[in-house]
This record gives sequence, structure tokens and C-alpha cells, in this order.
Amino acid sequence: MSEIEARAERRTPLTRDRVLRGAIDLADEGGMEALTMRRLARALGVEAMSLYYHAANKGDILAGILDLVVREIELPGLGAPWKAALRASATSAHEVLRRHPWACNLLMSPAHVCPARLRQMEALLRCLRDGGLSVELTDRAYHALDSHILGFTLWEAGYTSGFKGAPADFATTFLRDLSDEDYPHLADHVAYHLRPPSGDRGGDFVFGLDLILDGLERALDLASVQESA
Amino acid sequence: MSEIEARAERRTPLTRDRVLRGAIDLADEGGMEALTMRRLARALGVEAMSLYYHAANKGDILAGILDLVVREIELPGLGAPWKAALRASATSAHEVLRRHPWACNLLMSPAHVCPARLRQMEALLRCLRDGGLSVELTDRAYHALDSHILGFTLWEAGYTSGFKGAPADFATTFLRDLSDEDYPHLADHVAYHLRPPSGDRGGDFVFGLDLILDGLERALDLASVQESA
DNA sequence: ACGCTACACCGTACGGCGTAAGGTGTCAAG
DNA sequence: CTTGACACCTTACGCCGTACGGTGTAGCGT
Repeated sequence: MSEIEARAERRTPLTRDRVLRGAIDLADEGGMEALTMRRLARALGVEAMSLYYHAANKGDILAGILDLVVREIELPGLGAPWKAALRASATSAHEVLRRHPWACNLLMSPAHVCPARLRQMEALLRCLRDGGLSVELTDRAYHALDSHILGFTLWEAGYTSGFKGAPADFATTFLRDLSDEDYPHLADHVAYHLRPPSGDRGGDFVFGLDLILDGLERALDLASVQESA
Repeated sequence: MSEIEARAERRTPLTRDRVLRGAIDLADEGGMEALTMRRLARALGVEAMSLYYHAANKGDILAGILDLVVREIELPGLGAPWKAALRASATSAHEVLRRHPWACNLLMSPAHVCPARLRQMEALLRCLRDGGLSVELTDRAYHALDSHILGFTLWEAGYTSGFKGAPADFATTFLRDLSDEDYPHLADHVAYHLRPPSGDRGGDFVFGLDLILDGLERALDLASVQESA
């Protein structure tokens, strides 16, 4: 009896998984700067130093949550045609990173290279090579794709989170007021972005993505033509 | 006499400009995390709190140095053909951001919107609109270009700085060892990047850029054909 | 010559950060 | 009953940004 009661009174014990989930929740809510060891501990009903029993240090936690997030990304399949497979995988990456915008920054640092990230890189590279692209073209294609995914999502994250945050009408107030006089095109651009949400959300991302994919396809055709000549 | 001596003994007085230059130097050398108020003050031969006479707070300094850096970017001219002008401006942006990699992160946050950034956005948008692109196409083109510039440079910055830093042979050791077995394509990719510096440095950036620009051109031609039909 | 004011800089202190070092209570095995 | 591993906690250190108030000097009016 006393055992059962004692266990019931005890809070559910910490695990590395619970730590990482808590960290993701914190980062999702308040961004990267909201994720501190003390706050994470408080969210888990624990003291800060207890976290170090389940994670070596904060960097370990960052690598861990990045890994969890990257693992959500759908990888290009083995047999699928390269263009469609890459399109799907890139779109998946975009959606995942939209849910966890803070992961973009983590993704940039080789300090946080993690297994899932390596798997994703490998899968993308394999897909390109299997599609018939040369080593050189694969390298450039990979960087073009990754840059688009990362750059676009980062931009998106910065502005949507910034607008949703404390200065909620930052866009409507600051930019519109400032733009109308000296920045007519910028004003148009902002106005265009403030249009009511239409059906083709994420269209901008896919547009840039297809620009790259179509260009790659053409470069591939060109290379094969030259080769056969 | 005593006046002159007294002045000579006095260190050159702080100015906002000297503060910002010092901040840029610090960030260039040691990245964003090397830029702290105390370190900046020490580098300027002054105490930390003295900085607050010339800058409202750290955010003000960050906005200031971002503005200085963005101002270095060559903007597309007024009369030039849009594609070449954008190509030149994007390349300039890439080079500037390569010199100041930390600026990429600052660029992402609407908290650091600065005049130079607004001017750059306006110039890019104007260039696209003047080139005949519709509002929609301009929007998508702008984001595609900006994503590429930012994403590519960020990636580049992360990996070159990471490799130049303390774990200098991180790439050669960790990635190569880990890749050969389970990540053959990744190993090829890393090896390709470790090739001796050839003449076409920055070629990867321009490749992705041209992918986008050529795609935009085609989209523009398509639109004009449809319109005239 | 004298005091006044504004300026430019400094000293101290507060709360928060990551984390090193070592302490404490619980529990299962010997 | 003892022992020792385990999971968690306490304390403390050196960083960080910065609020608040002090201090010395320059230039001024009188």
C-alpha cells in the first residue's frame, strides 16, 4: 500500500524523451530564446540541474530536438521519379519546419549535426544521383534545394512569428505607414501579403521550388543531349 | 599646453559610429556570440555602461550594424535590364553576407528592420515590376531570390565557420568516417566539397541563382504570350 | 573668477543564463 | 541491515544585458 501511495505521489519520472518533448513544446511556444534550462525544468516540475542527468548539456538537448523534428520530414522514396520525389520531400520539410520554426536556426550549425539530418541529406543526394544527375549537378542541385527550403522557411518564420508576437500590427502599422511615401513597391508587396488567405497557401514556396526543379530538369536534359552528341 | 596634453592623454572619444564599427569587428571575428556589451566596451577601451550613451540598447546596436552591412549591398540600377541587374545585386548581397555571416541571422528578424534593408527590398521589387512582372510574379520572384541569397549564404556560413573553428577537421574526420559506410552519397558530396579550390568559387551560388532567374524569365515570357493571345 | 549645466563616462547591483561540484533521499540487491 | 546505484536537488561561479545613480570635465553666462 505504502509503496503504491508513494509511487502515486511521486511525479512521473523524467526521461530523455520527456525532456526533449518539453523542450520542443517550449520552443514551439516561445521560440528559441524561451528554451532555457531553468524554464524547461520548471515546465517539467523539476529543478534545472536534474536535466543534466538525462542530457549532457544544452547542446545535447538542441541536437536531440532537432533530430526529432528532422525525423518528421518525409524522405524521397527509392523508386520514385526524382523530380516528384524531391518536390514531395521538400514540401514536407517546409511543412515540418513551419511547425517548428526554431529548427531552421539549429539546422544551420554543424554543431548540431544529427543522425536524422544525415539521413535526410543522404536521401536527397541519392535521389538526385539516381535521377541521373552528375556529381557536380547533384552538388549544385542539393544546395539550391536546401537553400530554398531553409531560406524561405526562415523568412516566413521570422515574419509570421514577428507579426503574431507583441507587435502584432507591426506590418500594418510600421511598414504600411513608412512605405506609402518612399517605398511604393514595398507597400504593394506588403499589401499583397496582407490579402485574405486564399486557397493556395504555401504557393510561394512551391513556386520557388518548381523554379529550381524545372531548371534542374532542363540542365539534366541539356547534359544528356551533350553527352549523346 | 596643459589643455593639449590633457586632450592627448584622453583616448579618442566614443561615437555611435565607433561603437558600431567595433561591434562589426567583434562579430566578424568571433560570430554573433562574441558580440557582448562588455567585450565590445573592452575592445573600445571603455566600460560596458558607456556604450549606452551612444546606443539605446543591444538591439539598437544590432540594428545599426545590420544597416551598415546591408548598405554595402549593390542595388539594381534603374535603367538596367532586370535579369542582369538582379543577378549583379544578388551576387553583391552574397559577397557582402559572406564577409559578415552573422548578418544573415539578423536579417531574419523583423525586429531589426532597418532603412537600408527597406531600400534594398524596394529596389529589388521595383526592378522586378519594371521588368514587366506582375504583382503576383514579383512577389514570388522576390521571395525565391531572397530565400536563395539568405539560405545559401547561411548554409555556407554555418559550415565554413564551423570548419574553420575549433573542430577544424570536423568535416574530414566526423563526416568522412561516418559517411563511408552508411552514407555513400553524402561521402561523395563531402569529398566534392573538400576538392582543392578551383576557379569557379561561388559557382554554386550563381548556379542556383540562375536557376531562379531563368525560370522567372520563362514564366514572364509565358505570361506575355498568354496575355497577347 | 565663479558657479551652472550638459555631456560622456563609470561603479554597483539585479535578475537570468549555463553548468561544475557535491549533497540527499529512495529503492533494490546482497 | 548495509550498500550502492539512481534520480533529483542545493549551492555557487562566471557570464550576460542593463537600471540607477555617481563623477569628472568642458563650455558657458555672469
